[in-house]
Amino acid sequence: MNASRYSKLDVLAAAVALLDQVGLPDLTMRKLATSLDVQPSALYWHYPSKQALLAEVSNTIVAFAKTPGPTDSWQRATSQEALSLRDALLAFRDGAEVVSSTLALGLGAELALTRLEQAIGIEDRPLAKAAAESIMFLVLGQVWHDQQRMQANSLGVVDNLNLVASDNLEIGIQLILNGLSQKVKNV
Amino acid sequence: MNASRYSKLDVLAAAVALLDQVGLPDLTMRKLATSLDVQPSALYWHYPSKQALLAEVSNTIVAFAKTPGPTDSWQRATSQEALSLRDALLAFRDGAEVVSSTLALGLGAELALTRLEQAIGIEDRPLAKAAAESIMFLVLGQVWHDQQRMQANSLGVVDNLNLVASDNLEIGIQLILNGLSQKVKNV
DNA sequence: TTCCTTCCTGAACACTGTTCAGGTTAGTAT
DNA sequence: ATACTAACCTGAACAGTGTTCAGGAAGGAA
Repeated sequence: MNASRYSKLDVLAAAVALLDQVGLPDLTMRKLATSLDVQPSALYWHYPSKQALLAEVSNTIVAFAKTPGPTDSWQRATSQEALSLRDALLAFRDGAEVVSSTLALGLGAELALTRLEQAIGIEDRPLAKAAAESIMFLVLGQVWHDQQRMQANSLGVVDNLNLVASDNLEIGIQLILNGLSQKVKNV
Repeated sequence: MNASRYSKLDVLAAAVALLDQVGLPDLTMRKLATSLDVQPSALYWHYPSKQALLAEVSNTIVAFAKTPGPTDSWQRATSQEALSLRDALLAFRDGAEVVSSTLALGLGAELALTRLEQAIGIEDRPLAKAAAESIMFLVLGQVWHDQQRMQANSLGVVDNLNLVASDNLEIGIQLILNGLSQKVKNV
């Protein structure tokens, strides 16, 4: 489809596009190469490994989260930050799994953590960090669960009910924020 | 090492043992077959796929969590249930990742969820379910993170500090429980 | 002895990520 | 215009993966 040569960013963009088309399990180096009309080995000039590429895909997804506007309380700010992260994950096929795995490897996605941590306006910073981590895991787990369920449904594996499970995320966030507020008062 | 034939449970036990020796990325059907002195195809008489096998490994891990004794409050009971799940995950190499992936696929590990849900002694059952799910994701995420960091460290990838990050789990659990208690009072 | 269930062999299929020696293209400096 | 150099790619291979399938051997029951 293209006769010119590619840059690192071109490969990244192609990877993101292919992810949306085929999903993470079918995002192979060979298919990515084919989509660029290039030999698989060519990709290894741009990235040292598939994991390194996925780490940048993960960063792309996280960076997609829009920064919320000003709010009247840090609780609302944190909540909106978390929901904005959720929207970013949902905007990409298998987004939660991509970000989860690279976060587990310690390769990226720290942007999301720091944004959550900074939104939490309490003086006990270690506590804020622990809470940010908790919210992060909560969002990732819930969206991962949802996205996997979406794929299972689209493949014909039937799922009778509980379609509104996504509300559970907002409940969980609220619980943590309530717990935080209470802890701050009691000190 | 053995001249006799194997049952489904033998294969499962061998898989759990091999997981502890080599970790999840190196837990291949061929290595598992070799550890039983058997051809890889023999495994497919016992299990239809590797994922089906891993689902039972996941169930084994979750079932390893010891049930806590009686406590004076449902908050303590829930907290101990969560920490007992954490201990079970930590008792197996890559335990959190195994359970996470099979839970995402909806194949198993529901035992852990129901135990958490039942420990939460409030009348609003949907809220209890949402809280149980949140705690589940929290435990899985935190332990996954820890175990990946352990492996990275053992492989020589240096990690300067933050070794006491595991306390963050207990903090997160406390936040959710506090949030729950507060919500129940306000209704 | 016949029969049937249980468990396994051996070989293959269609993939996967990754490496490497060598080639082509483009831009820059002389 | 020529020489050089960096950027980018080819083609082929390596070692490994999950999975399938026709057929064979072991053990108990009729």
